[in-house]
Amino acid sequence: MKKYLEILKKCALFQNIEEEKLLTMLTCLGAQVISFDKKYTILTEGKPARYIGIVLTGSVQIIQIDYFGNRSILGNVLPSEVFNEAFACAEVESVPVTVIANEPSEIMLIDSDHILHTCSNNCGFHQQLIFNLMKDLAQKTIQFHRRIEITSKRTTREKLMAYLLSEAKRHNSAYFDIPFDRQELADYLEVERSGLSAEIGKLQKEGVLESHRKHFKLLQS
Amino acid sequence: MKKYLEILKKCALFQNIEEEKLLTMLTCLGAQVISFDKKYTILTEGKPARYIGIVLTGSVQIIQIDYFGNRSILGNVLPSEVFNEAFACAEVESVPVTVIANEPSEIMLIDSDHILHTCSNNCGFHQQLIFNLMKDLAQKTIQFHRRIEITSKRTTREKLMAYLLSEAKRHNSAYFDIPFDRQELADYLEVERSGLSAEIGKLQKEGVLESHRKHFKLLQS
DNA sequence: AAAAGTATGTTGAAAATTCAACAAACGGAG
DNA sequence: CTCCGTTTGTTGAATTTTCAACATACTTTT
Repeated sequence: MKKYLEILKKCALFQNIEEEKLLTMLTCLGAQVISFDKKYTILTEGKPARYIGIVLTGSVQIIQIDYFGNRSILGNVLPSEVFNEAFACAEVESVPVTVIANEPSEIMLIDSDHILHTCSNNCGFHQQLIFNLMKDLAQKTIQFHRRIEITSKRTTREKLMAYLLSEAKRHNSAYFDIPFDRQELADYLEVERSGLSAEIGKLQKEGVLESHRKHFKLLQS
Repeated sequence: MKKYLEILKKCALFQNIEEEKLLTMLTCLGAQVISFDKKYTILTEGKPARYIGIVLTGSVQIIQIDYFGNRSILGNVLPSEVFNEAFACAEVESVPVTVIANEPSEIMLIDSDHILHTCSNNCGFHQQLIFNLMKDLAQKTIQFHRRIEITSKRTTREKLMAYLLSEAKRHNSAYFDIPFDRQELADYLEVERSGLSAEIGKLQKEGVLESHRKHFKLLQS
């Protein structure tokens, strides 16, 4: 567990918890670490939502596949970030999403029971953990608002530009890589891949941006 | 305050808090009740996110208006339900949404500072309040997932049917009222009003549903 | 009860997206 | 380096949405 300490210290769930206590706490919580190969499924839609996940290395993708097989990508989770916490905390019967490893990844899983129901009065850090979980969930809600701001646009071009501008702002640079290939970006923006490619082509011709695969550069005009 | 007790007991924030303590607690939290006329603005986009709101009577709508003036409706909040908790808990500089009264409404506002920073160790109910807030935020995240499941559909018809089916499921009846007029439903589903009206007309002709204004009935086929 | 204002339905033309199919570019394995 | 599978770009036709404009239905006000 020790080797993940640096990552875990950055995790929103463990803010304001002393480093020495962290390892004890993880044992108390029954945290386990599992490795997944690229494209392997970490959590399957329809299964009980028992575990809170933390990405230690690699990255994972949250996807939703509807009745007709259409994929929506809800997000990308990077090291030290948390996933499935909402479903685990709400104690829903089954998760409505699938989580897959984007690349070879190490994932920490914590049984939400141990956070929500056990010894919540005994251990002082449990209170801090709950507080952190609340903060994290508030942050997640805000992320969803951002995504809705993007996907509520009506045209492919507007969605793409809203996404790229928000990424540029987030990276604090007009020059950044996105975590999606074209098909994935289309499934994130809720548009057609071919139409998306065409739109990126047009914007390049118009001198609005430069792009090569996952790399983008916004040009001021 | 007493006259709102029945509503407040149903509020997710106050679960597992004894009725007698609730009134004391509200005083301690500095809760205030304000009345708003129909269409009045309760919270304005861009302002600091200081207050957590609870609808006591009436109902409010959460809306987002983009640069070009396009409105998205993010949701409808009914008595005993909470709003703005995510922005208040995340302590963002400014809220990205506007909240307006749908009808004459009484709203309880609680300064989030009093929940997040004051006396969080002294008073035992504070811990319960934080726990409830966490549960509520988890629930909110799930609500967003549902909305994305609906708006990620590509055609007006699919969005409409996904919405109506989820409403029927929620009401446990094929027979229900929606909280939106046509324009509002269009802004919730992220489609054109005229196209939405046309689609509702078609579905009626096909015998899939019956509708008059806010009333809908799904017919099995 | 009439008038005024708002909401809903309807239409056709313009614009945009979707779909299917293929070619070109890329990246990894051997 | 070459081969092979995958990703990306491109195209044109079919479908769907958007937009503007107007008629009708419904509500509220006077």
